[in-house]
Amino acid sequence: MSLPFLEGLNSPQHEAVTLPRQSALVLAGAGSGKTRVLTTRIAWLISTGQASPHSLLAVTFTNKAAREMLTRISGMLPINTRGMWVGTFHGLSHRLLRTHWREAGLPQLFTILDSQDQLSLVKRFLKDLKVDDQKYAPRQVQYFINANKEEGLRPSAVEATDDFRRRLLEFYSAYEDLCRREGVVDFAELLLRSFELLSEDEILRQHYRARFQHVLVDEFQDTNRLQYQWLQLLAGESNAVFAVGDDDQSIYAFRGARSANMQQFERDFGVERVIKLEQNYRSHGNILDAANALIRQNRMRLGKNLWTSEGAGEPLRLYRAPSDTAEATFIVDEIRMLAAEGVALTDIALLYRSNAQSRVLEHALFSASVPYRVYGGLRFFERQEVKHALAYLRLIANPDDDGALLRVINFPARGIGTRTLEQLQGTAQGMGASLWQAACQRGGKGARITASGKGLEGFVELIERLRAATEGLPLPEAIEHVIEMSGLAAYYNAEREAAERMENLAELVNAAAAFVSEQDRGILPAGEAFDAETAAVPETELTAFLNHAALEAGERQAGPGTDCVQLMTVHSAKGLEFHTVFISGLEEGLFPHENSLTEADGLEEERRLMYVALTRARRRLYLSFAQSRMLHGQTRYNMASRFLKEIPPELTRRIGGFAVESPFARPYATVPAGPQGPPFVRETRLVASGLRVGQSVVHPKFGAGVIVGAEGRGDDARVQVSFRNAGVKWLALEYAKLTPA
DNA sequence: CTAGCTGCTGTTTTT
DNA sequence: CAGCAGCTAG
Repeated sequence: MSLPFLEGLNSPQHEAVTLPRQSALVLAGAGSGKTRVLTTRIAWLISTGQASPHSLLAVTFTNKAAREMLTRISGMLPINTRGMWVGTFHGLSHRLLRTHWREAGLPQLFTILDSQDQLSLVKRFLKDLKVDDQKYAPRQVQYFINANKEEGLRPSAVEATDDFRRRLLEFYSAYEDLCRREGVVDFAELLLRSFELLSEDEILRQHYRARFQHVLVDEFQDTNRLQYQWLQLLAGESNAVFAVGDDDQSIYAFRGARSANMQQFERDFGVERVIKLEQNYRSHGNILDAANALIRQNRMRLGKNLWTSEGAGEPLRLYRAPSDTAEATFIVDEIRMLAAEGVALTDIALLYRSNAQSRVLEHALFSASVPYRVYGGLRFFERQEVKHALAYLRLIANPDDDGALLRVINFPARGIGTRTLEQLQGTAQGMGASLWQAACQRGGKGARITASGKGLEGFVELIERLRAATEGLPLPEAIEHVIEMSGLAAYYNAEREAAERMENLAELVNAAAAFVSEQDRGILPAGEAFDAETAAVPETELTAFLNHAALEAGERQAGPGTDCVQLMTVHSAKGLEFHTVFISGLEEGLFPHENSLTEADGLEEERRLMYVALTRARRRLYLSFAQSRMLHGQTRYNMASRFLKEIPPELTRRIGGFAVESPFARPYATVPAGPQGPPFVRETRLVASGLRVGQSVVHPKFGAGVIVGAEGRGDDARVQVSFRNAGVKWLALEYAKLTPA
């Protein structure tokens, strides 16, 4: 049998693809054909008869990656991919829970909470409990809950080491109660709940283990503890897990990813040989050399060196700008030049560390009429008006969803204020019921005679009318009705900036139409028919759509048709490649981000992030930084990022004229970074009062440190000091008693 | 009850 | 410079 898709694989790729059924680890560098190996292996397993689509499960982290995988497989094999389980950890977990909601102890029509919804739920009950939000910030409580869930820990399993944590645990428990009462499930819960389902239900576990003979995992370095355990549970002793990953591209440790899972996987799953893919098919030599040199500074690595058979290519271009706006102008000028040379705008990416940085760049692009597209930031399903519309839909699907109710009970305004709401909440508490049930009672009794359409009564009536009017309608039409009848349309039409909001609402209808038709064609993994043997009642179309909205926040909204420059954070650039890449804002404090310096392993993660950024470029790479930058409404003066010095100067070319005291003058090796990294401090800048960046100082309380940054002048002057034992702090020069050491 | 204002705070990355 | 919570005037 000839297998055309095996042609052109290099030898480690070929080995990985055709490995006999066993657990295997593939260490795949950036641009080394990772996805190709994964999908080709699936094609190989199927076409050689070693596996049926039915016995395959492939898991990724993003919906995009899952889709990409399905597309490629269909391109190689003329099979129906429907029998395969391909999706994200969350998507697959969701599917398990949807099928086995009863066994998992969930209501049949449970809905999914995205992180925004989760946060507002947390805020809500913290307020009810009258918690001091100075001491317990909602975001921290949310983080605490998620972090524990991602370790696989329920409240009872978490140790309360002190009063503070004891309190947090109470919140965690209270939060769980609330979720149960409202029939909602957050992201982490999807995983944890499905994990518990499989671990507690022997029969189900055996069933799925018998089914999924082959489990394939993409981006293995991004798995957290719970996901690892989930895989272990699903695979059991006898099934083969084929894991692909790159420890150097682990950039999600901040949310629990453990690249150490790769080493643990080797041991736990009896991996005989680790296959390394080191040949890079993406970038020219100089770019790879730079990336290799940079990542070599990390100590915690499995070890890997990328190479290419292509030439060295152009040197990397370094640019120092006096200000963030100047940096943006420079970038735009270069883009126009590139465009004139025939580089497609779509093939140019502007990368930055944090979303806030896109503003300046957008402004410059806009002024120069260069079309661009920003990824990330506010996603489609997270927009206010869309959330409102979805909240009405959620209420139709599940009236006990208090979060949804609170969101729209008085939006558009219908005379229900804090007072009414308080009473309502009181009633609900008394009844031990949802707000909706309480509202039905109060509104239903018609206690007050109000103009129809107003007050609680009006709201209850409205929702009931909505439910009646949309019943049996095709989803897109139902949504149109909701937008009209709820008053959202009237409200936004009256607003000044209505146009965009109305467009988004119209787009929501389109999204529903697209969802329905894709589901009919079986494209969406979520919409697949359930296992015959479990014969679950399928969720309604509406619930399916709502969960789709939560699970897939609407990654892309603009039509991909137009030729435009791509703006995104480095995180969201992972997995992509471009002819030309600009990495901007390469400044100490920004990239590496100052918050990372106080975290364990923080600097190494930042460096991996930089590594990811560098390896996105195929042909041309620009690295730039600005000496001053507006941040949070203040001008800050930053030094060049230490990462710039970790790139060998012979690979680079400075453009735009540098001063003699160039921060690029010296390779990293001469200034070793300590554990907290003080930082490379070549460039000296007078701050004030004789102190300068780079100077060693002593503080009466914090001890010895080095000045790593400065901002403001005169009385406002502040310096950032990295203390040997006290971390990095900003100090006002006026007050801090700093003495030169 | 609503709307509009003020003052405060929190700012990394996101499935 | 946001976005949000809380307050005040209508």
